[in-house]
Amino acid sequence: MAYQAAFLALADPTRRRVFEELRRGPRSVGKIAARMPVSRPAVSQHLRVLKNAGLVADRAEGTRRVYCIDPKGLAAIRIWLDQFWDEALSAFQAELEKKEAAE
Amino acid sequence: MAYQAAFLALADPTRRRVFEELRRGPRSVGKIAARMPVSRPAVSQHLRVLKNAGLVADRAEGTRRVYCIDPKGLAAIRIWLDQFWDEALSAFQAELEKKEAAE
DNA sequence: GCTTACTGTTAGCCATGGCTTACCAAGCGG
DNA sequence: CCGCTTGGTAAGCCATGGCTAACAGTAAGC
Repeated sequence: MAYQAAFLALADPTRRRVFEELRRGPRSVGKIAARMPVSRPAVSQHLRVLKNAGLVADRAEGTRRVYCIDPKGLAAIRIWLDQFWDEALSAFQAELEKKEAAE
Repeated sequence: MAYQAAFLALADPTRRRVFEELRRGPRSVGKIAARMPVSRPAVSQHLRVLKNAGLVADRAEGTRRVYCIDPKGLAAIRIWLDQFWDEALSAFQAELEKKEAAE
């Protein structure tokens, strides 16, 4: 059920960009916001959504908070995806043949 | 770049339910809408978004249109996901140790 | 202690988008 | 032909959510 929040979180382009920024390594909120076209509070809100979705984790470091990618959320999407992958591939081939046979 | 549309399409619960309905096999629009709490035009709009995202494909069958899952969109997400998977796993372990060391 | 740096939170504005209702187009059967 | 079925489309309504600006809180340095 967790993929619900993960998909919702990654749907927004800005929020996904925040997430992808963390791919280059753990960063503080300010560092991330400096590379983004939106304000720092906006980044903070995005990080909260990402955290609730299990996509990022945070760690206090003095007055700064360092965020990093949490595999938990990614795993949820991956599991959901695998449910479709194999059977979708084979079923799609069958459909292609039906479609071409109808032309 | 295609995962953009795929994530956006799968973020909506109703639309994802439409998509998951197709997991049980190809169906017509009416068949899908009958199992959903929303109207048929709504389902039609959802299918259009899913189609633009490369998540479903359609085939004309008389006056009916039969939709099925298209692996193309799923593949886009999978590729994006794999970019993060391995490195996120190892990087997260390192972060966990840092976090525990700080406590 | 006081200032400074860094971050989370709130209120409010505004654009996006999902839903319904109504309408229109296209095959099929009598 | 004509009515019935099936499905895509347009207009409009309304809720959701992303953004900014202003505020509050906490830790570090002097």
